[in-house]
Amino acid sequence: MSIVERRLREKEAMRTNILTTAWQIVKDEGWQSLSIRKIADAIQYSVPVIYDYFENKDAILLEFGKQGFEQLIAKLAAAKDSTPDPAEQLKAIADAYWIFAFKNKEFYQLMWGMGAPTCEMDKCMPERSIFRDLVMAPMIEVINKANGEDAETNACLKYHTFWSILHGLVSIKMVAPADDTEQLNKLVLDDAITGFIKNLKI
Amino acid sequence: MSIVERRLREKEAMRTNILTTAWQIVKDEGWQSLSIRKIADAIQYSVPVIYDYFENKDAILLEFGKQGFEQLIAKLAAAKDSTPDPAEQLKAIADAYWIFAFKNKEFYQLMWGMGAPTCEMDKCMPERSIFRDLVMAPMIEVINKANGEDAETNACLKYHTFWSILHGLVSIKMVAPADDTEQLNKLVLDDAITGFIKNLKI
DNA sequence: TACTTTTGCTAACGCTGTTAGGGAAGGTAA
DNA sequence: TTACCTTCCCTAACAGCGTTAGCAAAAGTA
Repeated sequence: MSIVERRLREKEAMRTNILTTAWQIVKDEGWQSLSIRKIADAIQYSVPVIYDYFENKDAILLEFGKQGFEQLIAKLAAAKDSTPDPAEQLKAIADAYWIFAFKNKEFYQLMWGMGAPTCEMDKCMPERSIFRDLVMAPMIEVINKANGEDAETNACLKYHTFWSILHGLVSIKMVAPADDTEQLNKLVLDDAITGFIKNLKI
Repeated sequence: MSIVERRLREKEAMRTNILTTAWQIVKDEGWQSLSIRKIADAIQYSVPVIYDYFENKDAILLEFGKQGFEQLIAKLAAAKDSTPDPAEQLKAIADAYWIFAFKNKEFYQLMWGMGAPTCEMDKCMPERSIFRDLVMAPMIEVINKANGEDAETNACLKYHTFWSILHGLVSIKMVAPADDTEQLNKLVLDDAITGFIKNLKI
């Protein structure tokens, strides 16, 4: 049955060909100008061929979204594992998030609906609990170390604040990037997060 | 010359007719499905007529953007004026921002590029200094009251944090609205902002 | 009444996502 | 080798989008 194997291999190759070609277009020209026809043109096939491998354009975007979330979560998890101290873990996660966002602008914009593409990213978002587990545990620990009581309710509030500081800072820098130096922006993140962590301990 | 007056009046009437019709479409179906043809259809004129009143579709979006920013700034300024205490001013501004965002989802999404529309909102954003002045002054006061020194550099950092908390919380709730009650979300904002203000005073 | 401006239309161009239908090629069985 | 069937991949179209050229009718002016 080596002939069906070859076929499967070719199908898989075409799929990744479509994806890498699409990715190249996005990196060169942005999400806005990614079109089925452009992909077809670049891979030197006619348009309907794309639809043999993806149900529609959204399916392609969702595929990228999935990849983006996977990579982000991997980075965050690695950052968390880089230190045993819970406060340092939170700082490390924040830094990793920041770095990911600007090293992978295209991913970030797609994942949070900031670029052009109109597509319900919910469909490729990982379980909310994954993000929760990453941040919630060290946060509870920090709070508990400070006042020795059960801190879950408080941590639930702080959890949202943590992500909003991160996402908010990134968003603002992405929308209006020009006015400050790279240096200053990193300072803002550091200040905000260390301020946040300090506040947890009170 | 009452005849040219009537003409000016009619031109103005048509312009607002286009805008209110477009706004209705947006409220009913979202930014995604606002199209020149749909507007033309609704006002019962042919498509090119729209272009006698607006240079292109972006010009219509920019008009809405301008309106949105004006309304937002008015709300924030009113909130600031509602109390003389600088710490309370910050809290009031944050609350007003929050309320505006969810009472005017369409505006907010357009202004910060969260909906579909692809259009450079920079072109209708007010001077950055307007936002700065609203928040920076009370912030410096709060910091100064606490430690009596010059606080401008510090306030510059905190300024970004303030907006990122706000924008971040709003964004996250808009992307993933369903999982918590209205009540809890307001709690998160309160906690984050009071935590932030408390941190200023240290 | 004759001329000019304004108004608003039809029809098109080039782009988008998506799909129907057919021809050619590849693989299978007699 | 011939007959058949599946798979592949194309052309051509549909319906929608923003935008514009060009023309006919209406409105205003002399």
